[in-house]
Amino acid sequence: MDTKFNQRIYAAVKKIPRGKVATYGEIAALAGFPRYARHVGMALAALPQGARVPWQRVVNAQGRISPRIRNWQSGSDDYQRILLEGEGVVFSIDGKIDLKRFGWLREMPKTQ
DNA sequence: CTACTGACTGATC
DNA sequence: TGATCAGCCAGTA
Repeated sequence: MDTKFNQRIYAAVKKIPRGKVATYGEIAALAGFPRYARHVGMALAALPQGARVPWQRVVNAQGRISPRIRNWQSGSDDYQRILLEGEGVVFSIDGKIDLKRFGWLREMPKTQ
């Protein structure tokens, strides 16, 4: 089942246009699994390095790179940021992404 | 079956 | 802005 789930997740992630980002919750909902945000992260964590999936375009609801607790590869979070910057995504001084500008589905933090 | 954990999220303080 | 807490769900011990 995880295979089916993962396939759905990956398919949704692949739909994210270049230079845009989406949140875990959005990907989950888009794949048809509301409230599975955590599992989206798990699915991406299980993703092989050579996968053709723009996993770097998936960030948390705060517009930040999700901090991995177990960072077996130190600097992986920085790598994700580099990739996004390479696509044109701009990070604020706080290291946050302006979802109003780069959010795929135009996620609004709150006030518009 | 209970307890703990994790690339999450939203509300509170 | 940042730290905590409480839901959330599946996998694992």
